[in-house]
Amino acid sequence: MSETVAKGADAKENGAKDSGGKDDSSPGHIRIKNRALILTAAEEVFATQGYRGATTAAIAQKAGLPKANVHYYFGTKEALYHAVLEDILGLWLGELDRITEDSEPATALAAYIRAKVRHSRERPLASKVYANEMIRGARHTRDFLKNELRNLVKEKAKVLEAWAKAGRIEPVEPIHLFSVIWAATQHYADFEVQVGALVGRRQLAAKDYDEAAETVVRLVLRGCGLPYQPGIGS
Amino acid sequence: MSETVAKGADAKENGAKDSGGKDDSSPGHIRIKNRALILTAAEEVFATQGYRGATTAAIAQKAGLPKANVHYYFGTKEALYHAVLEDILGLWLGELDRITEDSEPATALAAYIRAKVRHSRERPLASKVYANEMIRGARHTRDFLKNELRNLVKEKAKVLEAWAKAGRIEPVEPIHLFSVIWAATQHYADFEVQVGALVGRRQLAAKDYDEAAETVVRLVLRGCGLPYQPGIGS
DNA sequence: TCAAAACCTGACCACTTGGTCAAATTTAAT
DNA sequence: ATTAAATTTGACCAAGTGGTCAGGTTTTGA
Repeated sequence: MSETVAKGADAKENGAKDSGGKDDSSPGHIRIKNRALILTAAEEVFATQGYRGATTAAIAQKAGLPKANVHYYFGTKEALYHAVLEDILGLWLGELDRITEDSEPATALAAYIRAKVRHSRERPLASKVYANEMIRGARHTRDFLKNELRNLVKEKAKVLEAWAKAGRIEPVEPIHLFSVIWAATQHYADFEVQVGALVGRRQLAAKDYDEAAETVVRLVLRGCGLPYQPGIGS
Repeated sequence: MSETVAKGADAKENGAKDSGGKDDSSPGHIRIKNRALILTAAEEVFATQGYRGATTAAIAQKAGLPKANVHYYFGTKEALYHAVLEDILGLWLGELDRITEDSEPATALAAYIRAKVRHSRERPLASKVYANEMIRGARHTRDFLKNELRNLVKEKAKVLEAWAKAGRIEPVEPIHLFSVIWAATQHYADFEVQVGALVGRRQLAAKDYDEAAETVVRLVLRGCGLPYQPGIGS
């Protein structure tokens, strides 16, 4: 935000997730590698310690770099947090593509739910950072919620209404349907320890996620007046 | 935990919620009043700032007391956090009483869900503190999860199985059914701002909570193979 | 009335935290 | 080879942070 931030922390974008594999010589490869290292470490520390509990020192240590290096690339802790969130918001919107007017309601909804559960299993830290951000009032995410997310939901609401008008599902309140789906699926990331305690395992097993997905798919399909059969949409 | 904690912070229990109304003269009324003040303030600060982000100074200010006073009554920040959680865990277990073998499945489940939604509306801060605690790994709540909560769920699982055996509902995975119910209902407290952004209101209205409850009740009842009609269990 | 117990609180402290910076080292491009 | 740009990092700092404590005031019970 101020001009004191990161001497050269712009341009070139980072791409973040994949480390490509090849170029260890192209210009900017150091920046890309280190930013990715820091972002990964930051996601974990923010997820498990909360925003305020995450220290730049802890992030630096987890990334295997000196603290000053973290500030070199991201300037402030807040900017780093922002970058982590940015990464996560991308994931958020992706999977909704399956819900289109001409797809089969039951399989589209089931596939979406399964994708969300898989996501909870594979990237629980991302889900936790996001949950934390919401709980604390979405101070860094207001715009995303009011624009991107809201518009996307409005769009998908139209799909649900079209389905309903065509008699392909019973009418449902779209916002609440999505809320329930998100809540239920993300629960298996955010409340992992609670579910773990209930099933009597420290870590959830593949079986648990499968059963979770089945249960959610069943409730949602039936809730929309659709027939449910195990495994649909997988 | 250590012996340095709160010089006289034991005995007499606090009762917390109600301020009775009458006795401004009975012994210990100061302790009761101030502990309640601090607990309320602490719940809000822990909910909105997270554990680490909550400062004893902020809690003291919100309670209208000097910081040293907070330490006088609760010793350490951790002990205070513990006390706040204790208060909240009580709420957690209460409402499940409705689920008994000889109650009517549809109305019992519906009433439970409605109670949870009401709870999300009336005490969102409690829900947020709890969610935060889960996300961060339930370090202060492990025992509760593995004992009280797990046993209660096991008990209620038997009820669901009995219902199923008697043909009163379709068989369901109890842990996942409860997980979905909890996730969906608490979502309206924890992710309040997200739902708010989607419905286009800063604060959720009565209508929103009602629709939310209807939606969840509908999905859950149908998911259990039960007929749903608006307003059931309210 | 009076002493013991409970309560109050400003001042203080050791430690942590995010952030800075200047001096080095490495990389990139000519 | 040379030099400008990018990167690295130990040392440092000001602003908090949780927690303590001594010396006070108020409540309580006999």
